[in-house]
Amino acid sequence: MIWTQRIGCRNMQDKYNPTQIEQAAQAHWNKAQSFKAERVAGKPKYYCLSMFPYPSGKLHMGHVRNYTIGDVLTRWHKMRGYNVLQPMGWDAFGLPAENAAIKNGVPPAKWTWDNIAYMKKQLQSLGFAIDWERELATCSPSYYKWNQWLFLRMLDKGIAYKKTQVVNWDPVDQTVLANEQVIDGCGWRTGALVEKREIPGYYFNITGYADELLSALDHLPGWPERVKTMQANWIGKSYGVRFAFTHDIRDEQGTLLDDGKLWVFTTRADTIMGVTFCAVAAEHPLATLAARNNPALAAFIEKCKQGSVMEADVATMEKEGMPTGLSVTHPLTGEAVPVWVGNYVLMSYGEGAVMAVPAHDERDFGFAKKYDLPIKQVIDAGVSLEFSSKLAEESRWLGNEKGRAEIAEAFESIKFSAEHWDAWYAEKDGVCVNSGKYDGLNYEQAVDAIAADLKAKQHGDKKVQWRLRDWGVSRQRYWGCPIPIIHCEQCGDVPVPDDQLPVVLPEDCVPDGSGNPLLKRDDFLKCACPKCGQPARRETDTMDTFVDSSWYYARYASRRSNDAMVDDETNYWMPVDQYIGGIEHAILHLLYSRFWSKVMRDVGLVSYDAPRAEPFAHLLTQGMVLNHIFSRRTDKGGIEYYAPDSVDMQHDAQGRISGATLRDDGKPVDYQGIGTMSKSKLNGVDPQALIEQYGADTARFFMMFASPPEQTLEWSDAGVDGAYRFLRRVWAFGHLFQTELSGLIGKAGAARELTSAKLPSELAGLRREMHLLLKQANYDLGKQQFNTVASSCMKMLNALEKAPRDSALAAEVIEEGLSILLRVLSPITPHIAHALWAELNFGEDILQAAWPEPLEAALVQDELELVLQIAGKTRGSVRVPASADKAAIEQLALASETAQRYMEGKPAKKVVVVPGRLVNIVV
RNA sequence: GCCGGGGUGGCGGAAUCGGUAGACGCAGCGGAUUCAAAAUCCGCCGCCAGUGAUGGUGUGGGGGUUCGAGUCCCCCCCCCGGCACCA
Repeated sequence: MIWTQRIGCRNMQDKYNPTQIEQAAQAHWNKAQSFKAERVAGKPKYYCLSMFPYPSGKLHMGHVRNYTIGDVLTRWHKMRGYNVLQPMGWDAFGLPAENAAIKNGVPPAKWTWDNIAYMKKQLQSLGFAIDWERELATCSPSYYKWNQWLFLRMLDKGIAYKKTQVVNWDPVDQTVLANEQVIDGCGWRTGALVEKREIPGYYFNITGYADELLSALDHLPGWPERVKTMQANWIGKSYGVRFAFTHDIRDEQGTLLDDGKLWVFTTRADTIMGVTFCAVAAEHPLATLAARNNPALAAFIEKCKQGSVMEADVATMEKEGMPTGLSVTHPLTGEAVPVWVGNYVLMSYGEGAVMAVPAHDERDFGFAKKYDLPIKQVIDAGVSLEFSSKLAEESRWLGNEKGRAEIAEAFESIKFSAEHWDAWYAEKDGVCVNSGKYDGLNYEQAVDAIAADLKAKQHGDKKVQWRLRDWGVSRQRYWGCPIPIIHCEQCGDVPVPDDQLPVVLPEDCVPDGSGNPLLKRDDFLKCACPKCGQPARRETDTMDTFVDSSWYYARYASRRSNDAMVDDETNYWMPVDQYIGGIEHAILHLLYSRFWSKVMRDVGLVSYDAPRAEPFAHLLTQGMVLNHIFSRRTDKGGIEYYAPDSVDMQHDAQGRISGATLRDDGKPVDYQGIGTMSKSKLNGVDPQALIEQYGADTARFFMMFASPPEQTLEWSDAGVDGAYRFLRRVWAFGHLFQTELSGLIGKAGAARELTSAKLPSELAGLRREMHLLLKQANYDLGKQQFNTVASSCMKMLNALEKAPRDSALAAEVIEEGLSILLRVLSPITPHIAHALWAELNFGEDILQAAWPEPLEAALVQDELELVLQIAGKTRGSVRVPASADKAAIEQLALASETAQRYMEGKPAKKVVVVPGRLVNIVV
């Protein structure tokens, strides 16, 4: 029996008072330890994780949305019998704390801990079903100790290593950036132009895991396709051949450059016989050499280096180049091949040089046309896919002259031409021509043969090329996890022994913007070498904060492990069943976490999801929260923004926004449309004000109702009012039920069983509607489409409010319906559901109630209403007995008044009957 | 340029297998209640024509498949997100 019976009734307030009921519900959950997660046998586990926040000061709407989604899933699973874990913590290291310190003179530690305390209160006031006993902050030594510990294991295994490399230096933040932190040549955080610097630092060999990180994507059906695509593109695996053109190019001292080899990488080795020139990047040594005595070339190279790196520009950029005057020797033909500098060749990918085959590469083609270089066709894709499809398209014209002419024309249009470029020239399904001994070979055969020949001459071989680079983790910052290394003049770089971990970061430093304050802290800096005992110096670089967030999910899962990074409980909870966060982490954080999880596996720490050790089974990327943007041009030509609640909007007759004025001065402001809530545009809405005015349930309901989780969400004050209005009506209906209806129901505690058979049709209809809505809500929950779950709840209330209230039977049907509504509502608005469930005596705690499932008996009906279409147009409906078969339905439909009217005496050509749906009479 | 995701009323958004397009909400309009207002309740609400019954039309545009298309196929336009000039 899933239908909870009420036992008696208490007196309840007639007004919805969110503050009061929310505090009471939260107090109840605290006292009952409702969300404490323990290992439980015999129940499936459900680990629901939302990306932890950076403690920036206060919660923003994006957090509220993110955590409400997670909470709905958590509570829904809990009520369905899962053993759930929903933890929360703080991504607490990072630059904003240092910036705040520079500004206010407060130590980053104090600033961070104060923010955590405040934001924790905010989170608690939203009523999330979080197991707070598992809370962690990445800036606490008990957490980052294990960053250091695993770093040392990685050092042991060669996964972490030190090297000096040209790095991306952010001149504003005074720190090194990873390749992926450089966006369009600028720092991802500061937007400052990134410089190149040579600095020693520690790297993680993520490229050693590239293959696994790529192939395991195929085993993540619970991830959005686009995130997997983004990761695959980022890893960027390509198969090809790396080979060298030989040369005898020497510098002024007569030294042979690069051992006389110009290396290139190509995925189209089958076109090697079509090479008519080589192109090198502006930064390539050959280019540098050639430019020494060639001012024009030097100028061109300089121009290339400064050229735009914006993708949009780059993709449409004119291919430009300049000859170096140098030439190299083709390894197979022995021909001299001129070397050009090309602005479309990137030093950072492959060898920084390419073989150019203008006939079969669009960029090379454009380049060759522009500079009048030879174009040599070496692939014949004559009967290609392109051709077959054109032939198929045109084949119906075969047999007449026009048709033949069209086919001839089609054929002509796909013939290789040195005059214009066609995309299919680059197809791989042709065969080699004009290629000597390789003539007639297809792509694979040609690549194999050519690679073998190059290998025999020791001029090259097949190679897999990756775009992914190793992960540089050293940061010249204070507020981060210290890298556990000691520099000794005698012994070099010595790892800190395990028993001296953690290397604790002093918490009383106040950065002043002049570099890392640790450099001035002798108590931190000075130490004894663990090997020889002589005075030594501690490493002052700290780790990239992406390290902190790469394994917090595993730490939550092993709450009690003080003497290990994680314990066996991690294998119970992991992998995370549902991970929820912003799309902005699609590449970096998620890739690093996947890498880290595999490293933890290889160190023997974890064994979940063997053999792949993927940390996140399902991923939901929630959309951003948007709001209107208003601005004015200032006298100086800048832009000043105004908060949406400080302007009045005007609407035209159609209801569209036609203008807006600032309330302060009544003068117009520019409406900039809708965009992400941001501090700079002043269009953020403070969750705190919202909670104080309407309560957490209203905030949560609006967030869920306004749009599906993956889509953007447009803020709407009126929408919030609507959510509040709905909850007031829910409360009012609960009150009405208690005062007017509960008394009608038979004596307290008596077992009541509703069967559709004995219900009058109106009540049977209501009951059926409630169960149908429940069925819909359950289906939508499964799709994680919470906006329609919320509307189902609204429809349920609408139905209940319209129901007759004049009999014990009616009261019982309403009672059942209300019990369904409260339970479906409870994951979204847990406080009001909790309060009404207890007030109306459905039970002590709605969290303990079983999730409702629709009853088949309530869904059956005697008569169905089918849509009636005549000649494909909907003309009305026809009522038929539920038991009627197709033939009977057809008879009833044809005999119906509507059909008679619209058929106008014409005979039915055909009758389509879709049982349970419609009848279409074709005339 | 390439790869994703989209385009449905005044707005946010529904429509599960191809089966009554516009659920639910917001805004708007009309009414009830009220001394009045707020709150609440009732009704209307895609567009065009019509007093109305009703008819026509309608899911970015154009074709197609089908008894029937927002949904499937082809072509085109526009918007959003991502990116790799990746050899």
